[in-house]
This record gives sequence, C-alpha cells and structure tokens, in this order.
Amino acid sequence: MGEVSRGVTQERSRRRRERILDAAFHVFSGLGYRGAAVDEIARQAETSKGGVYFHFPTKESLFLELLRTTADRLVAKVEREAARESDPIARADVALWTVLSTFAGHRTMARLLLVDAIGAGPVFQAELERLHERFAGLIAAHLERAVEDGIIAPLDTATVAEAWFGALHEIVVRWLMASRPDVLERTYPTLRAVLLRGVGIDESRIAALPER
Amino acid sequence: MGEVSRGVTQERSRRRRERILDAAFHVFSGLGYRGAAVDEIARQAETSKGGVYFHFPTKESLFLELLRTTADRLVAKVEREAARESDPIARADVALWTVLSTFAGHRTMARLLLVDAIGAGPVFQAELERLHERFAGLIAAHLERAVEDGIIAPLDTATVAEAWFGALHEIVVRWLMASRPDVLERTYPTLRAVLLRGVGIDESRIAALPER
Amino acid sequence: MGEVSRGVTQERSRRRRERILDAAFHVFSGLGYRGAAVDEIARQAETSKGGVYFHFPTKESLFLELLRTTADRLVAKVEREAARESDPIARADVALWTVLSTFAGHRTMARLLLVDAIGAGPVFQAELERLHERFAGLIAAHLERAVEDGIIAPLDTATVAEAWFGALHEIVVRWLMASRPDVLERTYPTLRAVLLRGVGIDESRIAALPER
Amino acid sequence: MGEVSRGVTQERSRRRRERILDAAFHVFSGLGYRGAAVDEIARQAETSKGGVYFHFPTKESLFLELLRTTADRLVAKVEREAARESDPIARADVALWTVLSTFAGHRTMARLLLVDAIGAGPVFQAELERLHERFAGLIAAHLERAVEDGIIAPLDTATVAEAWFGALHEIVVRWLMASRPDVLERTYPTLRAVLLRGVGIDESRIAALPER
DNA sequence: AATGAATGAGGCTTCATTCAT
DNA sequence: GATGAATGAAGCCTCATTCAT
Repeated sequence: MGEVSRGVTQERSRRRRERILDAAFHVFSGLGYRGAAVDEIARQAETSKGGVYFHFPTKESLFLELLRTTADRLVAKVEREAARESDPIARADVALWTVLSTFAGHRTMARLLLVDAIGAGPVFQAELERLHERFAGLIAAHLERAVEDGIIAPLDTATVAEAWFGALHEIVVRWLMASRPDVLERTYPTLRAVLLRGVGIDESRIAALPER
Repeated sequence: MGEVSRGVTQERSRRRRERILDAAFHVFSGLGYRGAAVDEIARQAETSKGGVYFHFPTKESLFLELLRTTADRLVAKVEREAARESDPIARADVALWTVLSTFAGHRTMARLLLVDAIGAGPVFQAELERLHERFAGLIAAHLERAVEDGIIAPLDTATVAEAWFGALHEIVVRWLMASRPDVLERTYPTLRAVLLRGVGIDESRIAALPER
Repeated sequence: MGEVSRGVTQERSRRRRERILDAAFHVFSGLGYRGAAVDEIARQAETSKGGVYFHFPTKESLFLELLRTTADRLVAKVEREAARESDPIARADVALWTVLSTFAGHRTMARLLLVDAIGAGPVFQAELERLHERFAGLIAAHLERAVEDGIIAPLDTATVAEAWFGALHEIVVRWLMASRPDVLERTYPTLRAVLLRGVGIDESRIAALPER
Repeated sequence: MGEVSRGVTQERSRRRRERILDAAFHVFSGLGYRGAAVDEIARQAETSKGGVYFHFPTKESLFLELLRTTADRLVAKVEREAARESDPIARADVALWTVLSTFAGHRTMARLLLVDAIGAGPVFQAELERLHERFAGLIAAHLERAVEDGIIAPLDTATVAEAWFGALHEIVVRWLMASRPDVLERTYPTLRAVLLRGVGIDESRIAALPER
C-alpha cells in the first residue's frame, strides 16, 4: 500500500471516529449515560457496534473522551475571550458571558456537561469534579488578580468562585430542564450585577460595563 | 376479621411501607437511581421483591415519593425556622443557614435530592424542577418582601433567587463530590456576605447578623 | 402462605433446579463448556435464561456443580463396590471394573468428566486436578494396603496410581472419541492383567480373579 | 517482476508463514483454542490480522496444521531414537523415554498436543484421535515385534499400547496441570518398570536397562 | 399481605471473518 | 502480499416486573 492510499485510509478512519463521537454526543445528551445504548450510537454514526468498539475500547471511554474534549473546548474558548480584556472586572464579565451564551447556543452540550455526567457512575465523579474545579479555578484566578490589584477587598476566593459558578450553573440547568425555556441571555444583566456587587465592586463600575 | 385485628394489620402494613421507604432512601443515595436494584431495597427492608411491589407499583413511584416527602420535610423545616425572625434579612440568613446545615448533617439526603435525581430519566425532570422551584420560590418570596419593605432596591427577584439557590447548590454538591470534604459550614460566612451584598444590603447590616 | 404450599413451592423450585442441571449436563457434554450456550441450556430445561441465573449465579458455577456432583457420585459408587471385597487385589479389580463399566454405560457422563472440563478455562484446572487426584488417591490407597499386607513389593504408589488411572483414562477417552466405538468392556481383561502384573502380582492370583 | 525478486518474495512469504505458526503455537499453548484470539496471534507474529488470513484460510486450519506438524516432529524424533536400538525392549525403553523427556523439556508443546486440542470442537476430534493412534501404533508395533521375537507372550497389543500411552499421557498431564510440578523425569524408573513388567518382561531384563 | 421463583427484553462486549486500499 | 478498519452474530449477564401460592 502506498503512502497516499494509507493516508486516505487514515483520514477515513479519523472521520469515522469523529462521526462516532458526534453520534455519541447526541445520544448521551438525549438519554443520559445509562440510558444511551451503544447500539443506538452505532446506528446514528451509521456504523456497526463493532465499529464503535474498534475506535473506543469501552462505552465509558467514549463518554470520558467526550466529556474531556467538550470541556477543553469550552474552557479554551472562555480563556481566549477573557484574554482580550485587560481590566479584571471586564474579564470576569466576558468569562461569565461566554459561558452563558455558549451554553445558550448549544443546549445539547450543556446537557452533556452539566447534567448527564452526574449519576453516570463513580468513574465520572473524578472527571466531573475536575471539570467544576477548572471552571471555578478560572473564576478564582480572576478574583485573586482583582484582589491584588486592589479592586476588591480580600475574601475567600475559592468559596466565592464556587458560589459564582454555582449561580451560573443553576441558571443554565434550570433553563435546560424547564419545559418552557426562557431566553437564557435575558437573565444575564441581573446575574452579573448580583455577582459583581456581591464581591464589593462599585455600582458605578458595574454600570460602566457594556450592555449584553 | 374484627376491627381490632384489621387495625393491627393496617398498622403493620404502614410500618412495612416506612421500612421500604427508609431502605430505598439508603440504596438510592448510595447507588443512584439506575444503579439501585429493587432486590437490594427489598433486602435492606427485610422484605421481598414482591413486598416492595405490593406497596409501590413501580420503582419510579418509590423514588418519586421519596423525592417529594424528603423535599417536603426540608422546605417545612426552613419555613418554620425562618418564621421565627421578623426582619427579612435575618430571615434570609436563617433560611440559607438551615438548608446548608441540614445538608451538612445529612449527607445522604443531600445526595438523593441534589445528585441522584439528575440522570434518573425524564420522569424526574418535572419533579426536580418543582423541587428547585420551591426552594427558589422560598427565596424569591423573602426577597420580594425585602423589596416591599424598602430594604433592598427593586430587582429581578426570580433570577436572583435562582442564582442564590445555585450558589448554595453548587457549594453543597462540590462538598458532596469532594474526595476530602471540608466542613461545609465553614464556607457559610463568605457565602452569606457575597449573596447579601449582591442584592445591595448595607455592609453594616451584614455585620450585624449573628455569627454562625 | 401456609406450611404446605410453601413446601410445594420449594419442591417445584428444587425440581426446576434439577431440570436445569440435567439440561446443562446434556448441553455441556455435547458441545463442551465454551460451546455450550446458556440460552440453549435454558431452552432444554424448558425455562428462561433468567430462570437459569436465578438458580446459578454463573455459567461457571453451574458447570462446577455438575462436575462435583457427578464425580462425587462416581467416587462413592466405586468405594461402595470396593468395600464389599476383603482381598486387596480383588478390591483393585472391582474398582477398575466399576469405573470402566460405569463410563461404558454413561458415555455422556464420561465426556463431561474426562473431556469437556479440559480447556474450559483456568477455573476448572483446580477442580479437574482434584478429580484426578481423588481417583488416583483411591487407587494409591489400595496399593499401599497391598504393600503393607506383603502382597506386592514396595514401590512408588503415587506414580503407579497415576499410571493406572492414566491407562484407564486413555482407554475410556479413546473409546469416547472413536467414530466406531468398540465395546469398552472388551478391553478389560487385558487391561487388568497388564496393570496387576505390572506391580508384581503373581500370574496365578490374576488367573484366580472372576471373569468379567 | 523478475525470477529473482519473485524468489525473494516467496522466501519472505514463507518466513512470514513460519512466524505466524510460531506465534500461533505460543498463543494456543497459553490460552487454549477457544481462548486464543487471532488478533493476538497476529500481534505476536508482528503482522496483521489480514496477514494471518492470507496464509491460513481459517483459525481452525492454522490450529490443525500446528497439531499435525508438531506431532509429526515428535513421532519422527521418537522413531529416530528408537531405531538406534536393536533390542525390542531397549527400543520400548528409548521410545518411552524420548516422549517423556521431550514433553518435559517443552511444556508448551505438551499443553498444545495433549490438553488444548480437547474441547476445541468436533473438528479436532478426528485429528486428535489420529494423533493418539499414531503414538499408540508406534508402541503397538514394538510390542508386536517383541511377541514375534518370543520375548513376551502374545497379548492384545492394541489395548496394551493404549494403556501404555494412557499411563504416559496421564503422568505428563498431571505434571502439566500441577501447581507445583515435580521433575517429570523422576517418575520414569517406576513407570518403566511397571509397564514392562506388565507385559511379562523378566525382572532381570528390566534391571539390565540403562539408568535414566 | 407477602413471598420468591420466573420471565424476557435489553445491555455491553468479543471476535472470526471480510474487504477496500 | 499486507494492512487495519469494519462487520455483525453471538455470548454472558442484569433487572424491572409478574404471578402462583
């Protein structure tokens, strides 16, 4: 087999792998980890059960890869967006907004990341914890920076970061589970104000932030 | 069969029903909805599978009843405690504290209410939503009262209530899932300050609240 | 439920269990351990897959029980028959004859015990070894007795017992695997003479044994 | 493609085939027929699954070829060694010793030949039978020669040959399956004496055989 | 009321074999 | 000749639910 055709084969395999990941994403999001059948994933990926197992040794490993890469993408996106701002408060604003609007635009992704992983078994506990930690850590880092810069008074940044993430999380999840989902972005101004005010940011600074 | 013996029988049946609920509570908390086997519940209730199915038509119904009664008890407890305070801010303080410390004292209950129900299938979505709504509603009611009393400025109480509950929820869940769980109550002062400050409560009023 | 009906239930359950063992015996004998499907066992036992798994936690456990009880029965039978004779040489004769004729009469049992268990996985190695050991031990005991009684000269009874059992085993297996199986019993006189002579029994004593 | 390069290619192909046979030997010996995966054989032969299937149409055919060639080699070796002796009794001694010591030195080969083939399915029954027949036939031929030479009295050589092979077989298999395998050769003197004496060889002749 | 045996659909995984490149 | 991706049948096992007693 020549270099070229081998490349073609690899490329096809890679695409198949992606198709499986896409299908798995869809099925997991819709039915949860336990409820998702490998058979159904194979069907939606237009391949066979064996095909799925050729690319992923286990249902679990498939889910884990999904969990990781999806989270990776979101975290990277948030950091990329936040890095554009120099003012710590503006950064926090951008970070919150990015998460909220990304979830709002990808309801299925939100389900996978925030809902399905819970209750999928102890193997995912660690991964989920890492996920929450990454987001909370992101927030905490910004808060600490703001404390160092003298913009806000010293406080338990870890706890506050958890609280912020929790507030965000709850609002997204409620939106996800609501039978009549309101526009997620509408809640943003209130959420932003409450959170920023909560760490002691001046009302004037909050008012100065761009409208969303 | 006489009146008396029927009474005795009914009483025994009621007790059996309670034993099943207790066992189910335990098993669901430990293994999640999907992971919990009816066999195991029956075993822990010292009865048979058939016994469980005599009292509950379905595994689902058993879980739902558990969800409802547990939530009922907690909501009632929170309202009872809050009613003792006349000042709206003190009430919010008491409510937050009650939830946090109750969860802290009943880790299993927290798991059941906050973690297991997710991913248990679409049937529980509605119930879970009602649960979150009840807690958020509780908070929202206090916030509205505070607005009416002129203690805080008008704001979107529904969204803020969700954010508050989310902050609380996240902190409890993180504590639940943490391998090395810190003392949950330790985070309370920070949480309280951030939340109250977030809705514009004077720093002096916050400082005046009792230590926890 | 009264004493009587409970007894009826237990009795039925016991019978079902036996039916499953019988079916398993049949299927294992015909197809070997790996080749035997639980589904097929259930079908032949006129029950369901779940029914099989109610009585036996595992395919393996089912096979093991079969192996053990079948061997138990045969060993017991051999010892019972041998105990009737007082002369050690006559005992050896009876023991050999009992094994050979029992196998001859129960071809399927022979297959299960001597053929199928091999290659059924490492779990059965121990069990099979125990089985061979039991038979070899039986023989060795008689040989030792004969040595003590001065009937045969001292020798390595363990090795000889293995050799005897091996000779027997091979002859049975060859008969089992032969496409055109001769009458197994026909080989007996030759086998008996060779084995007894091999440990130094007088030709006259051998000739004195009853014809078979 | 020229003559030369075709020759080179054929040579390479032959070598690959050998590598596959070696790997298959190793895997079958270790895991048994059913337990051996073609994937694993390909891996150990440093080729691909497709590669294996190019050289052998079937997993079964691969195993059969292995069975045959291995047996061929052993039978040839035994005959070669035996041919060196002129005395029939010495020949029998050499034959027994060759089999025993070859197995002792190649535990894996023994497993393949004596253990794995059983339970590998009905296809191998015939082959296995032929294998045992060849060995028994070898022994029987020597016995018949000894009868003709008047060294031993006439007897049913076929049955005796089976018994001899069985004794040998059992001792090897017990050694194979034993957790704490003794030195196989240690049992040889006893085995030899018992077998030879069993066909009526004079004690003096047995004593005259070389020590092993 | 209670028991526990029985059912059977459905789940995850393995693996011999095929085939396009 | 060789590769490795793909197929799909088949296997073992779990478990919610039913039902005769």
